[in-house]
Amino acid sequence: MTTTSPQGRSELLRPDGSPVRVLVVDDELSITDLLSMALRYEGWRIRSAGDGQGAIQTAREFRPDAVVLDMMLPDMDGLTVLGRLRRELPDVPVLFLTAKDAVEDRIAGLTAGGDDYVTKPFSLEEVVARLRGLIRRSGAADRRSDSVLVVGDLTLDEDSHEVSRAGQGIHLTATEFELLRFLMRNPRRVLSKAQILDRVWSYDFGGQANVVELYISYLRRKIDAGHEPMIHTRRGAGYLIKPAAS
Amino acid sequence: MTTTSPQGRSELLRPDGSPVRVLVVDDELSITDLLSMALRYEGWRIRSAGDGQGAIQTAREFRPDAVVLDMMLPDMDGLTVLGRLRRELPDVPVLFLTAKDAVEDRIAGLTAGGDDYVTKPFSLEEVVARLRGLIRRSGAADRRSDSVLVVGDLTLDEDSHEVSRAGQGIHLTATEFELLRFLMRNPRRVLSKAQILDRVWSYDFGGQANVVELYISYLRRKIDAGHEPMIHTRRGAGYLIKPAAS
DNA sequence: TGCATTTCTCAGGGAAATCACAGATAGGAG
DNA sequence: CTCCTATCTGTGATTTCCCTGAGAAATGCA
Repeated sequence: MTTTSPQGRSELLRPDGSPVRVLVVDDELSITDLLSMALRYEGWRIRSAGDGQGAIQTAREFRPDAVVLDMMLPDMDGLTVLGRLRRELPDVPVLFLTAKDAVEDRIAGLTAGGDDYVTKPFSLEEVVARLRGLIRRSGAADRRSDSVLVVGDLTLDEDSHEVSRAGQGIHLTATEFELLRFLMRNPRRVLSKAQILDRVWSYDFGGQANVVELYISYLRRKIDAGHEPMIHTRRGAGYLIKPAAS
Repeated sequence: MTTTSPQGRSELLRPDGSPVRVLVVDDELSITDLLSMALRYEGWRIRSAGDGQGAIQTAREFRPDAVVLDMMLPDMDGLTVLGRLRRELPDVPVLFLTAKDAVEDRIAGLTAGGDDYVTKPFSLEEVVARLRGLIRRSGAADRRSDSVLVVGDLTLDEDSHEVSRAGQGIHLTATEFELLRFLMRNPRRVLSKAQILDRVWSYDFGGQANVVELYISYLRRKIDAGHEPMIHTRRGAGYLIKPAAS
């Protein structure tokens, strides 16, 4: 089920109304911390584990609705962990974390059962979006929840990656798409450049902070051109998106 | 009965609305795991067994609507298992898994009764498609569910393997056909190259990921040539198919 | 066996996306 | 009004991703 909180954020809930539970497994503490924080912010209940052994144990008693699993663990192979997890929780969807250069290697079969993966270094938006997709499709959350974000006459479909304003289709690049998704998931809320950088760009991004300005500029050309602007600058604070009407 | 979920995936259900039940029998754990995962994603209820003995027992109490049966089991011959299965469940359709070099005659005789087979290594699309066909024809699912996929003016018949666009017949090779089927079973949804590789190519495929690009290229020549394109690239995300109109 | 078809690898070319840099522009304080 | 600073955006370098031709290898079929 999808509810809308007073702040306008929509939360994914389980059919009985309780929060979604997610288990995060990674041996790097900085990663589990980063992910736990971001996923808690989504309103989800989070547990984390640093190795395969702990993952199995925690899964057994925590019974998560989804698992984020690093394929590179100190004590056992990712596939072994996966196998044991499946024995405990046959239907739980798994989001794999994998090194970029390992993709060719043995991702084979990983996405076959409806699972998914992201490569390190990832952006938090990407992880959150894919987790939401997995949970939605697994049926742990209400299936009727859909994948379309709407703000005013602007719509963004997370499945088809289609964006349109006033019925007019708009082509966005991957980064533009993620930025707009982040804005639209937080309508009427000012997002600082630092927040945007942290969510939309990879955690190891080392570039100039003004990429955010640049991409806001790109978005405006595509979204706001010829319309009442929806993307607004709050000088010294950040950016926000809101319906043109108000 | 065939229902269409909000995401556009169609599910095969039994006449009373309950999910279809499938029993998977194979002694290799990696195979039962892979199949269980993929078939659960189809919305079916899955049980698995690792030998003939377990297969019979599970069949007795699970009463599946279809069985996936490896012909090479540790404890007894495939034909023996089949015989005992038939005693328990006279009408259940069986999908045989067999090594490529297995005696064709023997299998040919078996499939005369409406059963079917695939050779190892198989692709998941193939297994799913054949199972759907068996279940549909057995009457466990509503018979009115048909086997023709339609997206815009493009049609694909899963039974006859005929494909046509705007009434014009198109010849596709086996791989092209499976790729197009996978796309058409997920219209308007972006499918990553990894997903495509995992579903359409055999589970032991160890080659370059750019076969997907290559086959997309082949498909475009045959499907989109001289028409408004239906196959679209989402750079950095994957591919999707949708009606030309929108 | 020999031919035709299909599948796949490899590599070059090209287009698109990302980003740094820097000059232009606009908001706001005084 | 002027200056300072934050923000915007044009240009182009670099990288990444995708497409496709050519041919090798595998497969199927007569």
